[in-house]
Amino acid sequence: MLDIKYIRDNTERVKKAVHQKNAQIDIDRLLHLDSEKRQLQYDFDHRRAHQKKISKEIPLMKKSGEDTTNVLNEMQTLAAELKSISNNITNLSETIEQIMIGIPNTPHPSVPEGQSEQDNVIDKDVNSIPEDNKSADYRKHHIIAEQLGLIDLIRGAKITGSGFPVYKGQGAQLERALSNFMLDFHCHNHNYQEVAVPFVVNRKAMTGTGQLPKLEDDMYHIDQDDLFLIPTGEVPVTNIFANEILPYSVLPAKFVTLTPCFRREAGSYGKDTKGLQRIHQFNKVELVRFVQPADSYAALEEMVNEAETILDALNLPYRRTLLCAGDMSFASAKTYDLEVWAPGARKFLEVSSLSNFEDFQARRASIRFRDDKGTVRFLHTLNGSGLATPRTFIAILENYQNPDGSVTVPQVLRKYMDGRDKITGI
RNA sequence: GGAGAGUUGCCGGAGAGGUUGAUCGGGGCGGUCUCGAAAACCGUUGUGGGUUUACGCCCACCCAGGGUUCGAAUCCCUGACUCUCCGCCA
Repeated sequence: MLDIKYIRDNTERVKKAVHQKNAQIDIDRLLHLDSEKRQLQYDFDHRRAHQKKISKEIPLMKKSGEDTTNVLNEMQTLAAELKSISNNITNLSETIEQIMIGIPNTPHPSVPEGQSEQDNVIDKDVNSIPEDNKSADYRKHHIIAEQLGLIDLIRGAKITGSGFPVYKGQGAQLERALSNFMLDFHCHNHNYQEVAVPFVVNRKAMTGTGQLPKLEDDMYHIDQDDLFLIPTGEVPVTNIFANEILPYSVLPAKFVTLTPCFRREAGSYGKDTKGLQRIHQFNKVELVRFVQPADSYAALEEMVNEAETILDALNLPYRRTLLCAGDMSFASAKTYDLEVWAPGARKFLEVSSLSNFEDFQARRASIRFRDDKGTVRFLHTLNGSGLATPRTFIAILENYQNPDGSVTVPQVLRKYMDGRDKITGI
């Protein structure tokens, strides 16, 4: 959510941002409703002040034996008027609120302009793809996984539907090793506190982080309770502090969590359907930070590095892109993506997306803090994957595959796999 | 699932229709005292909106949303959450 005052004072900039993020919002109408509401509020406040004053005099009048019939009649009228005004205000507020929660965040000035993925800027190439890695001999992950019996897509589909994989044996072990490795890594090396959170959240939480109202169709919904399966750990973790004013001393707060993520992927049927590339349920380690406004951009760079060190530790080739305005999520002010190289698929796969939301989520979820002067302010929130497991899993299978059909286990994962150095199947 | 109790400011806890934004205690902050500290004493201590150059003034908020009333933290209805007991399941 943006500050309505900010919208009043920076109307053109907001309109531009709305346009950049491909949203359809009538800002002029919003401003009109807002001024209408303030006028009504002003009117209400004055009449209400009068009502309170007289109401206090009434008992005194009664005590001194005065006739209060006329006053009471007048007050009755006034009460009715107040009620009507306040109803109008409530209606207007609801309309305004509805428009407000549909306005996307404004991109940071350092974010490149652009409409889509094509306009993202590649700003770092790491472990650039080795020549031999480009060879056509590399097999795709689902071939490897099938041969070694690591995943079972058919049976997953039988249980639930397509896009719900079953991991088996050493595959399940590798998946769990990855999760545990990443979780431990961020806790030990980057000072995050691990949290385990609900995987089902309410509408309020979803709105707080900005998934709602825009992405309702992309989420699994439990009608009976009006609850949603989380599409990312960001939602429950960011909402941990909803409606709170945090003391200065708790910032920066840094949390890491491992959660499953549920995504309907509406509208992307037929895209990346082979294997684990695009699935409806997957595990992801998520980093979340709550920081003072002045620190948020430094924090974003730090988090990107933290996510990168996972890829470095796994010794996988990857690149970093800076998303253009049009490709960023609704709530983000600036986003970096990390993409790992998959030599079998012969393309880069997104394994992490790291964003600074500035005070956009904090406003929606009302997360504030007391600054060093004691003033209550909205804080800044950030989050990023560190990392999503399926595509990391893919990258490991494809990059670490051996001619004999086995897959070497990356050094750092071995202690999580009973010391095993090779995946050889059942 | 059944029965009951509760939700007030940073915390504890009053308050039961009329200057109550809220008694009191604790904590925090500032001060007096002290070489310093403790104790004691004095003062202060919410959030949001509107208005003002400013001091200030006005409005809203006592879990949330409705209702009754000239007037509600206080009465009524609905919902959420917490706790206790019973049942059921892990």
